[in-house]
Amino acid sequence: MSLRHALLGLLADGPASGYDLLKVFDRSLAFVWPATQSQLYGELNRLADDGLIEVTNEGPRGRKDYSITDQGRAELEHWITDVEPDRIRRNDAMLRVFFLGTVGPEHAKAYLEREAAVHEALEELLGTIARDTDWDTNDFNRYGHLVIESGQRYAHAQAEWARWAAARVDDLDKNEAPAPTH
Amino acid sequence: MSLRHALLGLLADGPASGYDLLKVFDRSLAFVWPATQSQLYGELNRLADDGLIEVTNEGPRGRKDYSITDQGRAELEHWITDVEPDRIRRNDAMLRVFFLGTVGPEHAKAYLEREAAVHEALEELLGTIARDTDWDTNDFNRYGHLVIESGQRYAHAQAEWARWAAARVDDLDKNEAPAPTH
DNA sequence: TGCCGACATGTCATGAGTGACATATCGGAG
DNA sequence: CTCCGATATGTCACTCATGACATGTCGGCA
Repeated sequence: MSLRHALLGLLADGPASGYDLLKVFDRSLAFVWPATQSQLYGELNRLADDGLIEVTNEGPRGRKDYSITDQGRAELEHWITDVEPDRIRRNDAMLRVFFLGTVGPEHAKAYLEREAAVHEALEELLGTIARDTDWDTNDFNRYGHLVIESGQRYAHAQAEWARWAAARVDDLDKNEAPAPTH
Repeated sequence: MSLRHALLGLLADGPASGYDLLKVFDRSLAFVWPATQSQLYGELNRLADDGLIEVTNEGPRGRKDYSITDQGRAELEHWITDVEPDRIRRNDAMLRVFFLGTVGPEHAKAYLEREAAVHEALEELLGTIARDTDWDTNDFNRYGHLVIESGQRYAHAQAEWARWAAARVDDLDKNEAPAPTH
């Protein structure tokens, strides 16, 4: 049910159409909660049916501007303060790490070094975004800046871990077949 | 399609029944790729239909021991080395951060401090697991140890970030209504 | 004035994930 | 010998997510 609240959160800043929301979404929330266009439009209709948002203006090309209702604002605040966040973190890349023993130490090292590179690139990308954006325009941006900072720290930690883990593979390998020294 | 490969990965270590796999799953892979019992049993049947695993023994209570086939092993290795991992990270807790402006600085700080506490507890839990487990029994455990280490670093980084972010809320608040000094 | 890119909303089929429910048997403690 | 907890597998209804496809309009530039 998070997409629902993501849309409420965006509309809390002011009225917008599905098309507007989709664009904002892809540049911000999609990093932590991706959604497709079809999902977004469907959810907007459901939110309107439930009275959490309403159409306050209609423009050309069937454009509908949605505004959050009092009920919607109440639901948003309830969700933020009272609902315990879902802690589930699916991580396709980390799942593979469990099975690196099946592909041999060379492939294992290569895999981990690639992970390091990917996260170093991500850290860099987020750093660029952090520098090139004016964050002090509204609350959404001010708090969005905190999210970007979290992403940078995450990327940095993952990259460091992957470098460390790649180095550990050699140790694991040696212990498996103990050195004949002595 | 990751559950599929998660099961292949577990079976690469040796034959097991769905029931066995479910228990191992909940204590290890579920941290990065949760799955329900119904999903797991369904996927095992599909894997057998596709020839990636096969029933090699039947025991009491309808127990079926599955073994990975050569085809299954090939598919597992292909997935690890050739398939680019999905980088999608849904994060319910971080999504809320974008909208903390709507609940006011007091609630925002409380939210971030709670996040810090949750991640400190997680770091501690993972530390306990790391210490109390004998990791050097097989490849699955040896690499699983690396995953745990990653989790600890993640939890630590998140906790530090949340403490820092909670402190930043005061700054955001002050900038919004600039101090009347001078 | 004719065309094209951006605007704008929607449907549909498919698959993945969730949680409750159904069902049956084995083995050991009392 | 009886009961119960653990073993063991499965179905079902429902929701969420994905990606492709469908459809139409507005506005400005050439």
